Amino acid sequence: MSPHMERNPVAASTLAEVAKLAGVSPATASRVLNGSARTPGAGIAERVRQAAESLGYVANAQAQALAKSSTGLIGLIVHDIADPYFSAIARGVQSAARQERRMVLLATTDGTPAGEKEAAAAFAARRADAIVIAGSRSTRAEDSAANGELAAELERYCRNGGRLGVVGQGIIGLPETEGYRTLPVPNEELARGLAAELAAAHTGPFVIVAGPDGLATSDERVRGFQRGLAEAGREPAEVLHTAFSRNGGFDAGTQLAGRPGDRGGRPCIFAGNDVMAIGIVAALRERGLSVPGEAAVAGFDDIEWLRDFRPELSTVGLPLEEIGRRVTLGALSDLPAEDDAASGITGTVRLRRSTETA
Amino acid sequence: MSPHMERNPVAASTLAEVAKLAGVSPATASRVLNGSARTPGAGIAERVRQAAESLGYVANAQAQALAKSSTGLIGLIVHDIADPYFSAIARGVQSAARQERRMVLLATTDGTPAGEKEAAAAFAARRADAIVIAGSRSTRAEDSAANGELAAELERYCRNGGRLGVVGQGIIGLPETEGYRTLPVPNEELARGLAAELAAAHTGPFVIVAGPDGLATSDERVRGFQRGLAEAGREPAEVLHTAFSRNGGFDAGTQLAGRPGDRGGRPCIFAGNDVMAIGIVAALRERGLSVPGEAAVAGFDDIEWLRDFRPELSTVGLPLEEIGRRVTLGALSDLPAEDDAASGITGTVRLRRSTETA
DNA sequence: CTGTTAGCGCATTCAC
DNA sequence: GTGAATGCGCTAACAG
Repeated sequence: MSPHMERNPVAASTLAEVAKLAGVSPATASRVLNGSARTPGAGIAERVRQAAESLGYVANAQAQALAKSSTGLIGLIVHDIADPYFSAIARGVQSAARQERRMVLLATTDGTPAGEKEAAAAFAARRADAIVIAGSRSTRAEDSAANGELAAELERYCRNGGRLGVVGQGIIGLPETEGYRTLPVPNEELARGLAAELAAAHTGPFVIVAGPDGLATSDERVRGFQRGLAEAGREPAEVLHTAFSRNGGFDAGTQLAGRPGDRGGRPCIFAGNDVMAIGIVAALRERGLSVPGEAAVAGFDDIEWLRDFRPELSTVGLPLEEIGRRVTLGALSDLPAEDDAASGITGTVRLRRSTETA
Repeated sequence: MSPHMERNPVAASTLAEVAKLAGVSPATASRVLNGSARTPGAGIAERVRQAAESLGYVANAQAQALAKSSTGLIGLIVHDIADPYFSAIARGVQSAARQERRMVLLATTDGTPAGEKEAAAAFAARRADAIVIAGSRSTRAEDSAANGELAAELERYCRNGGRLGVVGQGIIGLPETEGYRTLPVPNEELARGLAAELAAAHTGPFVIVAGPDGLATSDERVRGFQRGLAEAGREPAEVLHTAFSRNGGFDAGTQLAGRPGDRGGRPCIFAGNDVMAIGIVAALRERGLSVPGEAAVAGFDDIEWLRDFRPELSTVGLPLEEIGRRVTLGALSDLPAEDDAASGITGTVRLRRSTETA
């Protein structure tokens, strides 16, 4: 320690100091202040408590963690905390963590497996009780090396007793491991259901504005939508790949607006998520095209903040906050994943104004 | 420790194990794996690194923190992480933390000082290097006790060498303390500027839809707006207090829509923040009133996700992400707050469609 | 340049 | 019921 100790001028008081002031042993002080065993002699207990109070004693969680080998930390990995999809999930995670008397450590990754691996390593180093991964997996070839490292990191983490909860798809290359569980999100099924309903009402061509090829969540939704179309006897939709964000949607919307009009009637556009759908609508509107008048647009997620957007967005509702809660509680649970399997996440197709035909 | 140790079946390998495998002392192993001094003998270093690799060694950050008395943790306190205002700030905090090679611990409080006190205590226990408080203060009488406790908690934290950064108003009852700095947000000035511009263009009566009385941020904006009105020679606006949220705005909007119309022309409504403004517009729209046709509405914050909302919202732009970055970096900084003072946060009045007069 | 020693603050065996 | 050791995993002084 430096002779100056500028960053820690007056170290917080310790259990030992409290004990001394109270005239008891550190062990006793520990028992009355934190111990689970019944509080020692009533008089003693009070003395200790008063000593702690007067010294402004704050237990050092780091030291406790070291001694107990349990940190009370939950690591959350998201692509971008400012994205409403992730912040909604984060709220659920936070809520579950609070309920289980733990704190959440936050890491953002820009969506790359390399970033996720880094975050996972940091959480492992901090000995988080559990790690929750909310972001979509990437199956891109260029990410396969990083995916491997991520899987290795997480496998080691689990082998050392760590708990892991993942939203949606499992970690690529990570085998079934003790303490590892996935919370399935029926993206494909729901997209299929959406396609079915849309196909029944729309005659025009379908277009899918998807995220980057290899982004698992996006791919699942695309696949499901195409399947729904096929089952309705429709041709496969054209797929445009762009960023899985509002701006990605905007770019795609601009591109679509610039096309020679009306080859086959009013198009029905399915966006990989709500914020992309918003971007599409904004782009079309800017080019003078109305929704749903000249194009129908549907999204996915049913982001709460978009409720007041007009036209109201047809989408698939996902209980994001609950997803966050469930994946966290599941990871922390000692039960053999029966809970998750029994009652998976369910979503709801919600047709609204943006895809109306009249 | 229980005889089973279910939660930690195979404790992660330790530095000592790595050292033994490499045939060196723990100190040497520490130096090559983490130490800042130049790496020891090239051959030795490689041996250690290989040993670490083969054992899957992951340094225990808790133990490091204990030994170094620095945790690399930054505690962030917000009202609600799913609120776009806070999630935008959180992104900035996260970005700054990453830059400074630290992790962020997240706590949400529902906006009560009691909750903030609890979160602050948890952060203090974890020996976070810095605490960042993003939520608005409450000056309500009923919160004064909790405010006092919060101030006491934070003062002790700072006295023990902790750093504290607060967005907007200072902590009530917390005296100037080493390591404590506030990032001023000119809510009042900006609201005044907004009022000035609005007063120049609107003849109708002004109404302010504010958050709960005693919510500092809301109060500042109301005060500034009223001042701007007064300076323009206008009568004070009527003030409605409601929840500082979309639903609060919706309720107020419903109430306003139900009034006997046109006493003094088209009203101009100033909402305490953007999400309230959205709620107001939604309520008015539901009642068949158009914006800006039958009422002008302005917000505050310029939330990014509302960009595509129509009518485009007049508001005051605040660089939320930068606010998060700045308050974090400031708290971590050793400089005497010159940085903050020199270049405070600046906002921008942005008049858009929702308050157009024609 | 490397090994040895001594804590960091706490929980927890064991004796008393 | 209480106190005295011991160790959690690591870093930082000190010596060699």
